[in-house]
Amino acid sequence: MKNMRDRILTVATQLFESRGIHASGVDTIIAESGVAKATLYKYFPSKNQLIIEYLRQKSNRFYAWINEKLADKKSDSQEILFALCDLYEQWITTPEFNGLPFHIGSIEFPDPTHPVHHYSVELSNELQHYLSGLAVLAGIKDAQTLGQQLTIIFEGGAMIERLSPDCGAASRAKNAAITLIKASI
Amino acid sequence: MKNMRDRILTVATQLFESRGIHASGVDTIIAESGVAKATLYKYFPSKNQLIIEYLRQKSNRFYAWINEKLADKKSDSQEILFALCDLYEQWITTPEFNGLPFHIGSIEFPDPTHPVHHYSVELSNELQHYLSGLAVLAGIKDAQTLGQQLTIIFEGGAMIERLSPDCGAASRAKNAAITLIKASI
DNA sequence: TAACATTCAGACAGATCTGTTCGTTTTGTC
DNA sequence: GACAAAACGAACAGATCTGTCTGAATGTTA
Repeated sequence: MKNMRDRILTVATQLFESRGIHASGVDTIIAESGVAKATLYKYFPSKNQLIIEYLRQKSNRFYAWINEKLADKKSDSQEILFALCDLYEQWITTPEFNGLPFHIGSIEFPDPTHPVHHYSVELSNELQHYLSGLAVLAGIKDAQTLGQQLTIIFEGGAMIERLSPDCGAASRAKNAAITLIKASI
Repeated sequence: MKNMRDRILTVATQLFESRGIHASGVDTIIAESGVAKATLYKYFPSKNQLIIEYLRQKSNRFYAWINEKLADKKSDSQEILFALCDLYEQWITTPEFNGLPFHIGSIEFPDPTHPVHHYSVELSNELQHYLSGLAVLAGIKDAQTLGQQLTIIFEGGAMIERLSPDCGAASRAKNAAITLIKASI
């Protein structure tokens, strides 16, 4: 069969998010994906690299999805921020949503010098820069502040929506974000 | 020596927060606290119970601290919410702050039926009820909504402040909370 | 069919994990 | 000083962890 790498990464993603990273052993990953251990270590030189690829793929897919959805709104002013809030709510209420991957990475590997932790922090900063960039596009005066505040709300909302699904966190986070955007115009 | 239980719990707390829960083995905990393994298992029948005690103690200390600080403001109206925001900022910028324990518990044990995950969710709900209760005291109309929104901001801010210390998340989270409180009066 | 690369199953190393058990030694109290 | 409770060190069980290696089976291409 082909696409061994993709198959391994897909299975690893499911296991990492349903059982946790430390709790998902390499033996379990190869058993679930029907792949020999040597094959896994051919495509991913270590489990750390596999984890980092998991984080990277999830991040890439998020930005691909949201950039596509926002493509036609790039020129409008504040419109883009309100569209963002709607997309955010969609994103975290999707049944496939299992929390923010870089939250898992940073908490399961708390040592700041660990490559998984380091990359997780990078991804959180990237989200913040992305949101700040949208705030700049929208003509917000203090775009850095609003960008970070949106990050705080989005990450917090994602956390709580995962802890207690369908408790209203997604919609209330969206509304909080809208309130903040309006207040900073 | 005395207070074996406290000593074990203190060491476990430090290890859980600096290395993670799964990465902190029982052998490491007893070695760092200078205690025999049988002694640990006398006071904590399992590692799960030790983890739950860690979560409980951290939570108790937080509410003890914040209730004491808010004691004299319990009768005022919105004043109590603004005082809360200040205390929140203090709490997460303290050098001893290492993220919210129930975030660690819920992410390292993603299975909802696992006792550690279950108790972590309980603690997050407890925070939400506590904040909603303060909103009720402050005479907020939709206190449930504001309570959950403050929870979202506080948890998100705590997460980001831990990921990137001194990046301004604490103060911006506080300001976002203040904006939301004023908007819901 | 011949040649080549890939993947396979499984053993192996060496370390670690939670939890139990067992004599021995320390500690606190009268 | 005697006695009981507590804590000690250390071994043990049985499972799991990451990563390496080997020879056999499979797949692809000419």
